[in-house]
Amino acid sequence: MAAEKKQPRADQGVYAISVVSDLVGVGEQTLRLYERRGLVEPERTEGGTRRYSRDDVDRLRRIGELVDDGVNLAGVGKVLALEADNASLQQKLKAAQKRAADR
DNA sequence: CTTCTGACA
DNA sequence: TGTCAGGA
Repeated sequence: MAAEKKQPRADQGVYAISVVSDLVGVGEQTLRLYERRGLVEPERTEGGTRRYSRDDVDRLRRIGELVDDGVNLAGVGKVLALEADNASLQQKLKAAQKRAADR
């Protein structure tokens, strides 16, 4: 019959920790450490299983790139914070540009 | 699958 | 410091 999936129900782009570990090529325990460090915040299902969304997986892959570049977890967390702040600034900038263009 | 502790590079 | 490993 159809391939039975893991704990995650029929949702869109939701992966179990084992799948994410294979995707990012890192141990499962490491992914849990990343979450503990605040690098990623996956959702939890009723059973307590981590539900990594596609966005989370993409973020983990980016973390792997930074680590590969020689950035430690502390640095990665800082980069993530900077990127979040940068996104906020870009949003404001876009709104300001649109306002100026409209005027 | 989850969390914890231990050990190694 | 970060990752892997085994046990509960």
